[in-house]
Order: sequence, then structure tokens, then C-alpha cells
Amino acid sequence: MSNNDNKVTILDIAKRANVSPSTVSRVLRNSASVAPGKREAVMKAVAELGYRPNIFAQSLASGQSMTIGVLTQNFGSPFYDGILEGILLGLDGSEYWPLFADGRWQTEIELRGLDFLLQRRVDGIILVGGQIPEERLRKVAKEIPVIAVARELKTMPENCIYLKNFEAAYQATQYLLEMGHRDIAHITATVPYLDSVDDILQRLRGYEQALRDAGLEPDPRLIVEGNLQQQSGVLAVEMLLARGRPFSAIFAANDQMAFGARLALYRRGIRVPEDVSLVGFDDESSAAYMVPPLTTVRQPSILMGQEAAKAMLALLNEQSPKLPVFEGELVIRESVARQR
Amino acid sequence: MSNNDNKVTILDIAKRANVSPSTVSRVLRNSASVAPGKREAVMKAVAELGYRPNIFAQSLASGQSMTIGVLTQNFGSPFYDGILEGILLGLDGSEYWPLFADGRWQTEIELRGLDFLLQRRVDGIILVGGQIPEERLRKVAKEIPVIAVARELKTMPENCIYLKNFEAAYQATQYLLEMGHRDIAHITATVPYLDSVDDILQRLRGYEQALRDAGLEPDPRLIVEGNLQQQSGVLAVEMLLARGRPFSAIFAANDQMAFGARLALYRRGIRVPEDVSLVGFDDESSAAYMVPPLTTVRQPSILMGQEAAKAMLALLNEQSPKLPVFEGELVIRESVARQR
DNA sequence: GTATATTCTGAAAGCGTTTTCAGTATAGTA
DNA sequence: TACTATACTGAAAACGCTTTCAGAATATAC
Repeated sequence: MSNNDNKVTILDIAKRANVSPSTVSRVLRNSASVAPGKREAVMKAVAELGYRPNIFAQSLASGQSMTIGVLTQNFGSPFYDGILEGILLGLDGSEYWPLFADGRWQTEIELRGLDFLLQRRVDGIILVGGQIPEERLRKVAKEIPVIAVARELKTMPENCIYLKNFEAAYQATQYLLEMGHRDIAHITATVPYLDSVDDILQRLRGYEQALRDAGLEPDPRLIVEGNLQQQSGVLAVEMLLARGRPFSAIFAANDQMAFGARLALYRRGIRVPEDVSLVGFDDESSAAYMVPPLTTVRQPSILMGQEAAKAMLALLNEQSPKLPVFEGELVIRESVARQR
Repeated sequence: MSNNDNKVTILDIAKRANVSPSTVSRVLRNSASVAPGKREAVMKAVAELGYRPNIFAQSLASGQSMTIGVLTQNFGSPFYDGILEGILLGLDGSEYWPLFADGRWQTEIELRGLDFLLQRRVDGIILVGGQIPEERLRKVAKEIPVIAVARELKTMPENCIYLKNFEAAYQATQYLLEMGHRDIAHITATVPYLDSVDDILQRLRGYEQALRDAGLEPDPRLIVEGNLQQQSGVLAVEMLLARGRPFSAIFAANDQMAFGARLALYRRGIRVPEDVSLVGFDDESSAAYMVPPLTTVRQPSILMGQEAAKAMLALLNEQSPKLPVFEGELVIRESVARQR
């Protein structure tokens, strides 16, 4: 059945089926009609010989790699991994396969990854987060389709799948306000080698706006900066406490920092939510298992990945898909209490 | 500098450098000595024209894809993602690149993934967990190097990188024993479509043996089964509580289930570690941020991935690497208390 | 019945490399 | 000086497919 020393080529099939190689190729790719009899003969020969097309020859001849490049930022970070999972899911069943590269939030490494993908002649690129200059991306987009997930490209908005970060953060803050909180701290972030990732910045803006709309002026002493990792969440709380400015709630720009904050609070004997309420962002899978379960903004990462894959497939198919914009959904669990 | 419509071929370089295509290839691959002058001329032309070799042509002609297949089980699960990250790291700097496939713990999907990788003519395969029959794997191994991480292959042990699960679980249980616990529950797991993953089974065995060596007979009422996900950890605790058999400690076969268990305990008002002690397995990155921080067995996932990649590279280089066997390291944090 | 489409088909020309083969210089040896 | 290694080099043959081209066979229209 399956012949492992795959030396079976299209020529063998042709010979066996008594047709020309061209005909074999035609039935295999379905690129032109072939007489039913010959078609069958080819199929039979293919099955009998356990033929597998050589993908390099195919790619070389056709100019397509049947591969789409995915440039991510952090293997192992829950939110991004969710997107990757979604991409994998969305590509499943198509002829395309993803090729991953990890940029580790370092522009230089990212650029290298991009080059690598290009060199491997991917047919399209899906960007997951990241900070490659848009100018560079536009160049790439001239050659092959580009889709960005979880990143908003100013100059090519129609190719982006993202969440309305501003609105979602606004909503989260508003919820805290409604629960009677007035002194709400915010843990934002800067990532190394860049001032600030845009979506994180949008969350900060949303937070500030909600405050203002409630007649409160954002207090710089209540805003502290992490790096999206858990540890920075604990540091952030330490910092906040050290500043001495009282607060009754914390809104963290992502769940991981919220977890860190939660631990720091625990260490200080500050109860959540009785003493301090906590809200995160992402709703990564462990948020529901924090103690107490974390109230957070859900980003549908898997879905976003799937949509990105679907859009890419459409683009590759010469269609122009309409990309969805996602709204964050506030998932209310148990980490927020009413402030008396 | 970089010419994006990459129509520059080796012929263009040849023409420009006034040499034959063969010579260009020789300097590019360093496969034979070339007169210094010509070598330079070639390099210059390459730089000027922004030449990038066409990888398909290369692969077709050389028979190598410079790609190594990685068959994983669960994108998005912390431990496995750590391994992937390690593989990526370990391959960095080499000419090889990973091609990922996700088996989702379903043999059928796994097999398809394997076929896919083979069809893409990967030069080697790294298995991450999984349950593909060894017989099939041996066939593959006859053609190309195969390395398994986090899985112990009975018939080809010299190709495996794994942790001594039995010993590690024994050690964890022993620690609980030393802390005065006598009634120690264990959350084990079965994964769908298979009786039991071997390493999880080894952990169960280690737990049982430690008990026996301490003169305690394992009590089936204290052993409960999950599926490695968090939710199953909460169910496990519910089950345990429902059975009415008292216990003062829980050893979970992985961290995720430990997190679930921790939440269930919280819900019931049972304190950790004052009322019940908790030990996990894996030391995934969030373990240190559980409340209280989780005592657990560390599996050096990133390192394991790196070692796998290094071993693969060695194999590809005709060497026969000696694979390390990892010992689990008990990381003592704050989820275990002495039992009076 | 002829004229015109339409459907099939094989030959052959790529696709862009690597690698073998057969030299031609050049250096080293006696 | 003649002779043999050695260092370089280019022509040309793969590698295994896709696709164009043009012709043959068949169907459709008048």
C-alpha cells in the first residue's frame, strides 16, 4: 500500500496508466478535463504505487508553496498561542499549511523571521502582533497577501483582525465605576525595544476616557507599567503600594499581569475582592481558575485566528474578504466586589 | 538593497560575476574551492542583486528540505508549548526550520499530521508526546531520523528525551509523606481515545510505590481521574469530596488539574495549605503565581525541546548524540503544610 | 454534408538549483 | 624538463513536476 522509499514519480504513474505525464498531472490537479477512462486508470495507478507528489517539484513548477507564513511573538504565551491554534484550525482542510516564526517581540528577530518566511516563498503572511514597521509590511503586501491579527495597521486597516481595545477597556473601567470604585489603578505595559504596543496603549486610553467621562481625572500615581509577564504584575502592585496612593481596584492590561498582581496582594494579606477588586484582559484559559476567578475582558483568540486563516484563504483565492472587528466581552466572575 | 520581486536567479549572478552557474552554486554552498577573485565577484553580485536562492529548486536538486517536522499534541497547552519554544530555540542558527503539525491527542489526526509532514519531505521528525503506534514510527525512522520528546518509546529508547516520571512522582509523594500526610489523594488522567498516556501512568505508579514503601496501601477511593485540563481538576475534587474518604493532601498529575483542584477547594471554603496540601506536576509558568504558589515537580520543557533539536541536528549530521534523561525537580513553594 | 466548436491528449519547454563529468591551468616533484 | 597531483572551471544532465502549444478526436451547428 504505502511505498516508503518514495521513488515513485509521475512518470511511473504515466507509464502504468498508459498515458502521458501531462495527463497524470491534469487528473491530479484537476486542472483540465480528462477522459473518464484515463482518469480512473491514473487514480488506480496512483493508489497501487502509493504515489506522493514531490512538493518541491510542484512548487518549483507552479510557483506556489502552498504554505502560509505565520509570524508570532511569543510561543508559549496563552493569548498568542490561542491565535495560532485558531490559525491551524482555520487552515485545516485547505491545501495550505502554516510555517511559524517567532519574533519574540524583538524587531530585529522579527525582521529575520519575516525574511526567512519570504525566503521559503510562503504564499501569504499572517502577522500575530509584532512591531515590524508598516512600511516594510506594505512592501511585502505588494507581493503576497498579508493579514494582521491582534495588531492594527494604520496604513492597511482592511487587512487587520483585532479587537476594539479602547472600547473594551472603557467598558471594563466603567464596570468598576458602576461597582462604586473611584480609585482605580491601571497596570499598562511597554514591551522591550518599543515604546508601547498599540493595543495596550488603546486600553490605557479607554481606561482614562472612562474615568474622565465619570468626572474623574486620571491620576498618574495610579498608573504603573509592566511588561505583560506575570512577574511584572507583582512588581506593579509593589510599586503602587509604595506610592501610598490608596486604591480600591486594579485594572490590568492583560491577565498575566493580573495574576501577578493577585499574588502580590495575597502576599500583603490584601483580600481580593473584599479589599481590592481586580479586572484583567484577554480571558486566557487560566483566568477562570484564578482564586477567585478573574473578571476579565474576553478576547476570542481562537476565533480570531480562524478568521485570519479564512481571510487568508479567501485572499489567496482572489476574493476580497470582509474582516470582522471583534468587540471585547466583559466576563464577570468573582474578582470584583461592590465598593461601599 | 533588497529586491522584492525576486526574479534574480543564479544565472543572473553568474552572468554578472562572469562565471558559470556551477561556480556560483559552489561559492554559495561552499561545496568546492573557488578562486578567491571569482568568489568575491560572486559575493558582490549576490549582494548587489539581492539574490535569494529558491528553496524549492534547492530542495528538488539536493533532495533535502532543510525542514524538520514537529508533531505536537496541543497547541496552547503550557507544557507542550514550552517544548516547542525550546525546539525553535534549539534550531535557531541552524539552516533547518521546524514545520509544525498538531495531533490534538487523536491518533487519527496525528497520523494525518505525520503523513503531511512526510509528504512535505521533512528531513527529520520530532515527536512531542502523542500516541502514534511504535510500529509506524519505526518505519518512519528507517527513512529519516526520529526523536521523541516527553514520550518513552519502548522499542527505540535511544531516540527519546523524557523525564523520569516514576521517580519524580515518587519524590513528590515522599515529600508529602515527610510532611506528615497519610491520606494523600492522587488525580491521574486518561486522555481521550487512549487508555492512558504512559508518563501519566508512571506518575500514578510512582505515587503508589512511595505510599507502599511508607507502609501505606494505596486506597482506590483516593485516586480519581481527570483529562489534564483544569476543569477536570475541579471535578476530581468534587468527586473526592463526594466519596467521603478524608484526605489531607492532593497530588495532581499535572499543574492544570492542580489549578482546577485549587479552585474547587476554594469554593468549598477549604484552605490551601492549612486544610489540604496540594502538589502539581510540570511547573508551568503560572504555577508560581497560583495563590498560594504551587509546590510542583519541574519539567524543564524548554530545555527538553532544545535538547531534542540539538539531537536532531546531530543526527542529521550523521553523528549519534547521547540523549539526556531528565530528572524531575521538586520545586517547593507554599501549597504544602506540615500535617499535625 | 461541411464548417465550427469543444474536448482530450502528448510533446516539450520550462521552473532554479545541484552535481557529475571532463577538462584546463597551475603547482609540486623528480 | 617532463610528469603527476591538485586546484579550478564550465557544460550539461538531472531533480519531478506544471503548463503551453498544437494537433487529433469528437461533438454541435448549419
